[in-house]
Order: sequence, then structure tokens, then C-alpha cells
Amino acid sequence: MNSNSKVPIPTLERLATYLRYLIELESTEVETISSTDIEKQTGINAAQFRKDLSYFGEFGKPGVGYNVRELKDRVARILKIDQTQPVIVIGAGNLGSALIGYPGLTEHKFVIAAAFDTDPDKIGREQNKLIIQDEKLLRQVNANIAARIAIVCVPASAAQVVAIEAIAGGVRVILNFAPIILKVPEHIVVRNVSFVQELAVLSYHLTAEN
Amino acid sequence: MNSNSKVPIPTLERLATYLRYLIELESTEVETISSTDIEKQTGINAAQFRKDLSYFGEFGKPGVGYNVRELKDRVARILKIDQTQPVIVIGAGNLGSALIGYPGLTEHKFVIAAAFDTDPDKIGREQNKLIIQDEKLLRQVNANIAARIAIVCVPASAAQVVAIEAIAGGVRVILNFAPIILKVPEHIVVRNVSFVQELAVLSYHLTAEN
DNA sequence: TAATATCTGTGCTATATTTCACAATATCCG
DNA sequence: CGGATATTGTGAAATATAGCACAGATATTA
Repeated sequence: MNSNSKVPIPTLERLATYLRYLIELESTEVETISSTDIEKQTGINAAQFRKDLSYFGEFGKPGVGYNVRELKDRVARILKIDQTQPVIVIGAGNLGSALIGYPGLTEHKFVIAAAFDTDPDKIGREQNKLIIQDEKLLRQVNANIAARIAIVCVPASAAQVVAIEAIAGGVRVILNFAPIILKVPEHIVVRNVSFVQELAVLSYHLTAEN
Repeated sequence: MNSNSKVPIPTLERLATYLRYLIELESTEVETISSTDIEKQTGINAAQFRKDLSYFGEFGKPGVGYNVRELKDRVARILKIDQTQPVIVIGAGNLGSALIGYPGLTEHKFVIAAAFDTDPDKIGREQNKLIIQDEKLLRQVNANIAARIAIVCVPASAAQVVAIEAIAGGVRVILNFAPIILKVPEHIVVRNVSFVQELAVLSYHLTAEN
């Protein structure tokens, strides 16, 4: 147990992996799993799994293992996705649209509560039962929705501005797909996803021989 | 200099960031930059930048800095994206389509050379001048294209099968968007991207107060 | 109940990554 | 030319992360 010390980011990332597996398991009859099972399924070292959990308390029974349902509930609670979590999407281009229609989010209790764009052609259009709204209204609309998570899918040139606007509208954490380093206040958390970066790392690993 | 020892993955990830910034800089008149400039623009520690480069040789002039053009070229070469790099996309759903239409890839010399799906409705359809092809033909089509990078955008249930098929077709590295751990031979490199994981880490950081 | 097997939680060690700090090199300017 | 300034490349220290290995807890079986 160690709940007031800082939790490593890699631990948080793995927690999401465990959760995914646990959700999957829940729909089978399996009621108990061990850290070794986790290792077999996820490839993550069993001791690593136990240590990851140890940041948040005790979860298992020695000699027995972990109750799937209980573990899943507790991990979900740690990640604050035990209740539905509203998310807004800013930028309804190809990527934004893909996210709006992505079923994986709902399974993990993330709900796209609103989507915004500046393009008059897109505004008013419906996608997955969601009407794209004018980006100008972001702050006003989020006053009702109260989403604290935003996904930024606008071009690099617009990203900084919409990020600040989102923060003004109550957003506290941002998933940024724009290829730019967002400048945000201290207490705002940003995670960047870059397809190009991922491909570049992979490309590096290509060898001349094959 | 240290070119035969293993390069840390975080270093490779940062190289992609440097490259992006350098490409941007190239279109301005700036000819020389220092590691301190890099730190200001990317937020990455200047010493970190220098050490990252040191895995691959010497790049700068003490007292002066780095020539933008030369540095860009060398970083691109390291990441093997100095020449156009063909990529195949497997799964032409929302996400696959978004990737096919993503302009950022071309700027970094990644070219989507083919896209595949199993859905008869999608096969034959054109997207961004690319005709979606039958997934069954993957191996055969890639015999000509010779792409060694694949992006997997199919549902989790299909991902393992298409990955193996892609590898049989000459693919050596995989960018996997399916929420599943792919089992692949030793020499194949896989990187996973999970939107849910990213959101979960962000969600964790939400505090009760604000 | 006793012996055996299983599995957790964690102190400690090993490995990986980041950052510091400085000698060495280059440029500028009077 | 010589002093002041800028900046690199890198050994060494600091920090962060992963994994080992084992005491202690639980279950099972005879």
C-alpha cells in the first residue's frame, strides 16, 4: 500500500490493459484469476501486475488470486470510469468522425457527449446520433455537459486555440491528436497521440535484409 | 557515438518529434538551431536531445548548433523515411478511412499503398484515390507493393488472423489499433495504440475538486 | 491435523532513462 | 590575437521503472 505516493504513468497505462481483459473475462464464467493468468494473457510480468495494484491497496487473496468482478470494479474506480464519463470531440474530420463512431469507448464508459467543428458544411450534420455543433458554442454547450475530457482532432494550426477554449469551458484533461505541443496551464493534463511517430518508430526497426 | 548499442525506444519516439519540428523549420529561413531552441519548442530537455542524437553520431558544431537541413536529413535517414515508405491499411472502417485520408502521413513520406477490407460493400469503393481491395488478396497484392509496414484497423476478433496474413505477405512491422495483444514471431515488431488506454490515463488524473 | 501446493504483497536488486555538469570546440569582436 | 560567449558531446550522478525472490497467507488433500 502506498496510496499517497505518485503512481507511475506506465502503471496507469497497464491498468487500462488489465481492465480491458477483465471486462472481457467478466462475460465468461471465470470468477477468479491469478497474476500468472494475467501474464499469460497480456504478456505483462506477474510481479509487475501485483506491484501495479499495490499502489492502490490489496486486491487479492494469497493462495487464491483475484475475484474478477471485484478487481474489475476497483480498477474501473481507480481510473474513474466506474461511472459514465462524458467526453467532447473537437474537430469532426475523418479522425473525429471515427472516434464518434468508435464502439470501444462506450464499453469503457466513455460517452462522446458533443462534437464540434468550424466547417459550416459539417455543423448541423448528424453522426451516430450526435449533431455536430459550431465550435464557437463550445464553452456554452459544455456548461451543460460539463465534460472534463476533450479530444482534439483539429489541424495543428487550430489546436492551441481550441485547447484554450476547451479549458475555459471546464475541460481538465486533453487527448491531443494534433501534431503540436499544446501550451496549457500547470494543472491541465495533456496526452499526445501521433500516428506519424508510431510509424516512424516502426520504420526504424525495418532491417535492410528482409 | 554508440551506434552498435541498443537505442532506447523513448529516444526513437523523440526523434520523430524532432523531425516534425525540423520539417516545419525547413520552410522558414532558419538555418541553424541549438539544442536549447529544441527544448523551447518541444519541451524536451536540451541534454536529452543531444544524448538522443549521440546514439547515432555527431550532428552539431560546438559553439554553433545544428544545421537544420542536414539534421533533418540525417534524422529522416535514421528513421528510414528519407525515401517514400509504402504502408498498407487493413480494415477500412471509420479509423482505416481516417488514416487513408490523413495528410500528415505523406509529409513524412509514408504512403498508403493499399487498403483492404472483408466487407463486400466496401470492396471496390474508392477513397482518396485508393480502391479498397478484398482482404483475401492481401498477400497477393503485397507481392507487388512490397510494403513492410501494416496498420491494423480491424475489430479485435479479426486482428490476429490479418496480422499473420500480413506477415506472410512480407510485412515486418505492425501498427495495431485493435484492442488485443497480437501474437507474432520474434522478429516482427508491433506497436499498439489504444484510444481507450489514453483516455483512461487522462481520466485518472481528473480530481474531485474541479 | 499435517504436509503440499498455490498465490499474494513487497523489500530489494537490477536495469533503463533522464539530467547534470563540464571539458572541448567554435565564433565574435575589439 | 585574446578574451568573452555560445554550444556541443558525453561521463557520471540521479531518478524511474521492472523484476526477482521470498515470507506469509490460503486452500486442498489425505
